[in-house]
Amino acid sequence: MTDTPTSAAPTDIRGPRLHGVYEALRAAVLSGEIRPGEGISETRVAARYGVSRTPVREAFRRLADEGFLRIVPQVGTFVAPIQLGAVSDSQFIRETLECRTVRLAAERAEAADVAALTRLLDSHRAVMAPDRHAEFFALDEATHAELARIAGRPAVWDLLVAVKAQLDRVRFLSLHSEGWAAKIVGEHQSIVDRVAARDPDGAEEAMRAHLRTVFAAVDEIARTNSHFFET
Amino acid sequence: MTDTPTSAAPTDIRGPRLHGVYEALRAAVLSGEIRPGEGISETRVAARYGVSRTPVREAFRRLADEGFLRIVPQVGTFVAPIQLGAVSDSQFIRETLECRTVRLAAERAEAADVAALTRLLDSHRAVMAPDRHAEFFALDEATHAELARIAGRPAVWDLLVAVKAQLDRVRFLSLHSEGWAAKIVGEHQSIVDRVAARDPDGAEEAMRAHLRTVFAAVDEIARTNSHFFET
DNA sequence: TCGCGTCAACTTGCATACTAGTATGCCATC
DNA sequence: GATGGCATACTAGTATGCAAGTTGACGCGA
Repeated sequence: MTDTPTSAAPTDIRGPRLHGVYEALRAAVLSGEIRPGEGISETRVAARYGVSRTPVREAFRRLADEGFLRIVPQVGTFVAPIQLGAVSDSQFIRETLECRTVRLAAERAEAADVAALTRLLDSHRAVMAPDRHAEFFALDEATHAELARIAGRPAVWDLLVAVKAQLDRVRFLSLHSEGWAAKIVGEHQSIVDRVAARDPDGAEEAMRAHLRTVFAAVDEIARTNSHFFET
Repeated sequence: MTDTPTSAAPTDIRGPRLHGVYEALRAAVLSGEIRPGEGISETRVAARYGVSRTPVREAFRRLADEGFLRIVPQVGTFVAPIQLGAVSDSQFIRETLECRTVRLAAERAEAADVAALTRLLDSHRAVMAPDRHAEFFALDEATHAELARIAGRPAVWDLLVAVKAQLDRVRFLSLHSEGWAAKIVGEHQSIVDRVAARDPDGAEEAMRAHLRTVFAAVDEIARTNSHFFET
């Protein structure tokens, strides 16, 4: 009680109830199952998941901090509208940080790192079918995470995961067209090629082009779903 | 912008009990009043502030999410050690984002913006006395926030406020030497000069030099207080 | 003296009861 | 019929009691 907290236990091994409710709600908001503006209530959610209000409250608070919910005291809790300003800021922050980390990755990559990236690309190509969308998404993320790891800055990707949240809400509004997967994988290939060639300038440029592709898609989806948004 | 220099939470108009406990604990941890490794308990804190465990719990959870506390179920809650890795990552993220925003600021600054920066510098010079440390600190933050605003990316500073948290804990471990304030203001002056001259390259270089000064001080404090840290 | 088992005193996680404030719909009144 | 006021049914904020788990000290036995 008085001295060091024994060991470096991860911060987040709380009870399974809280975790379950949090994950379920986060997925529901992210996937659009619960739509922006819709009201939810601690009592109803607690009843639905068969738990008490306490873990639900903590999940609500956390989701509110992440920008997914908006808690209005004595009134209710609502799914936050997607804020276009936040989307733009997310894009700016992501581009700034990932262009820098991919430069570092290109400078520091060793043979094993390039091999790992190549493996990820192969796996990515294997799940390009439309019915494996979730796997494709996960491998997309994994590739970016691996680049951050190679750069020696894995925490940067951890931060980006949080920052990207509003971006991902937009993504889920619409699945992408037929050639989308191939385009993404092709751009990833370009990035990996430049990293493998120890070419920081080229790697940064490839990353920037890749992100601009992603951002353009986000903007297009935003335009066609403006009712979910808030300036 | 006249709001508290900390806490970038968007919509957070919760009850005063939670807010009060949260602010008090955050200040206590940041200032080192409660030291890393020290154990606190919901019950004791609740009794001390005359509230029930519920608002204390929520404050604890929030502080744990920010990296200030470490909650170990069924064991206790402890002030998290300052993680050197997190400090390094904070520095990397801060340098990357602020160098980019200051470039933008230099490209976009108008006369009124330069005037605002100059006013901040004047105020800053007025509080260089050692007994006005808190005001000096606040104006330091305000200057960086203003640069982000001029760049059109105020949200970037909001993010940095959260990211910087671990850095600020280090800062509070030790007040700085006599010439410190003058050095900081001088470096701010250089940045503002380059922004006023619409010189993005010069502004970025001045910002980089400034941050390196700050980071070197952090590293030095870290070395002389290693018992509070964790690799 | 050292080792081990037991237990008491703590901790947080969860459930539930109560408080206070707000939105809403019904009803009486004009 | 339109309108204003009030009762009611919600909401989140808070307090508190109970459960499950860990820690560490104490005492017993070898």
